[in-house]
Amino acid sequence: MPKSRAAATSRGVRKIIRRDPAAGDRNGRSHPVAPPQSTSAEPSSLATRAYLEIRNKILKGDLPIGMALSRRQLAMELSVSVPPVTEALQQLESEGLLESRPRVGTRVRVPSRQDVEDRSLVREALETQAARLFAERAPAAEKEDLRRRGRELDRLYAQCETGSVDREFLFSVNSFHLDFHLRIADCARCPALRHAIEKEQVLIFYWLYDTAVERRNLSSDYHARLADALARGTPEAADSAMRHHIRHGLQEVLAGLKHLGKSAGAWRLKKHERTSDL
Amino acid sequence: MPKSRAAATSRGVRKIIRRDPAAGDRNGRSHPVAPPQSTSAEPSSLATRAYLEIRNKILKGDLPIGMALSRRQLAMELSVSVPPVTEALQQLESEGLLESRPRVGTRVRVPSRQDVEDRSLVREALETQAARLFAERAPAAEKEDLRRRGRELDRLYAQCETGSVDREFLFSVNSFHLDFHLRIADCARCPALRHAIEKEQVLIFYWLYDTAVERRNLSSDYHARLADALARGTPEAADSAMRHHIRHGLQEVLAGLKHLGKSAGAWRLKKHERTSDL
DNA sequence: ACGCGCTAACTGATATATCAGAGAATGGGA
DNA sequence: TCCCATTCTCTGATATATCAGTTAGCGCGT
Repeated sequence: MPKSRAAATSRGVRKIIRRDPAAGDRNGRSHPVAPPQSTSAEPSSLATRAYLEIRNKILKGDLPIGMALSRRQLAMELSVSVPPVTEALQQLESEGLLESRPRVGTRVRVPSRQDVEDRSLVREALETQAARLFAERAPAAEKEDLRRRGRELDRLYAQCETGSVDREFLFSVNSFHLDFHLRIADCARCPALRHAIEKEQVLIFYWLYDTAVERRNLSSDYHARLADALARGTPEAADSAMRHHIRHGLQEVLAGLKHLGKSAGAWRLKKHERTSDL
Repeated sequence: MPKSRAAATSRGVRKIIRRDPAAGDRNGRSHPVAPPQSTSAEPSSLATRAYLEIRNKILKGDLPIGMALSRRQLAMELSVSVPPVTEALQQLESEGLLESRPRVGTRVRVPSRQDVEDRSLVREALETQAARLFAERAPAAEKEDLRRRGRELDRLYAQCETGSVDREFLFSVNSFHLDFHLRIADCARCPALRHAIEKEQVLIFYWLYDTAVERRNLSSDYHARLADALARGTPEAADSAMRHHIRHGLQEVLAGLKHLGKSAGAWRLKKHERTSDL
């Protein structure tokens, strides 16, 4: 197992292990470093895997909002080395899920009110454009499909309010919600727009919905009406409907965010609360 | 010089050079790698410097459109090691200026017609939002300042058409153009939106303007009229004016892109490259 | 007792070394 | 002459080691 070496990160045993250059180095290959990797999914580099795993942990709430992260610790947990973790954290930071200070550390981003309002405006920009294109380009079948998804989504939210607050179920509803909005961008036939919506800013809102906003008082046809407007209206009408939808969502997030305490200090963890669970 | 080892990447001379740990290594410091660096700007890590330098090379046209890049070569030219260059290239790729394939290489992105259209739609989304916020939030003094900048910009473009096609001058005009648009986002008081406009997609257009579009047949008040609409109109009017402005710019870029020959092969020297249209 | 400065440990940042795959050049065979 | 396989050298990807800075913890002086 290659991990046996990586596990020995203790400082005292800094002995320099070097192969003798004159040893039986005929045609090299004395590094049995990474033979396993039977995942065999071709687009999954180690960095990509690390990125997805860490992102899921954040979205699921396993890593709470002010949580400090360590590249080395994450590398050990994910059974990879530091560089892939570094790349993953950089990407997550560029997406706004993490924040870091040069020589201090990296932690799950604690958003300020200004952050949330700004990002909502970016989301408004991107999703109103998607709404325009959807109204303009999507064929009738896809429009009808979106309306069906909207009704299904409202049904799921209503189910959430009846009391079954299962954590896993909430996560799945949230994923369905995210899919609903991404579906609009998909049908807009603009991959760059879809990518921007998924990656840059909007992800945070669905994360905040799940993390900060607890109760939702949505009308029973909240998303169905949006879908109707997108499916039947002009591009301008779709833009307007999406704009109102997002501004309403912003108010909800801001209201839920007030409850978030000021427990956001601590870039580095105290000596005792190390090796926390995750 | 530690670079002497990096230069000798030949396979036969795989001699392992190791410092003797017991040698006169009192208090270490045998790495005279990057001592100069008199820039002294504190937020400039090596990766950031590399990012800025490479980006400028691309924007200035020093690295033409299909140009293949090598991490090691860039590291040598910039007098840094490979990891900072890697980080810089990843960021530039995420911004769309570069493209890479897993084990083949990295090169300056050659945009397809579909790419350009998609990105223009993203740009439209972000900048129309900035226009709305500008009309809504910017104080009168800033609005007047923008109108002045618009007139100045038109003057510079007119000067470009008189024949003085100095490369450096074109670059400066382009920078002024970029500043003009970023100024709108600044006055919109939304840092996230400003950041998105600067980083994600829009940069490419100003790059294409300089690289692909040679002649500009702009009316003499092209940007002045845009500034007037933003300064005096309602948010909706500002949105509309910006939308038309950007769509016109897209047509220009597409027209200029047609002249770009199929000289965009060769990751290293390859033949099967799609670039089906444009 | 309280505040200030010192020490140690942990962090990210950077450098270096090694690995594995992809492509082009080249040489041999049909 | 042309095609195919071998080889060689390039690339990015990953791993490991070392550097430099920040901060928490703690002792000492006032």
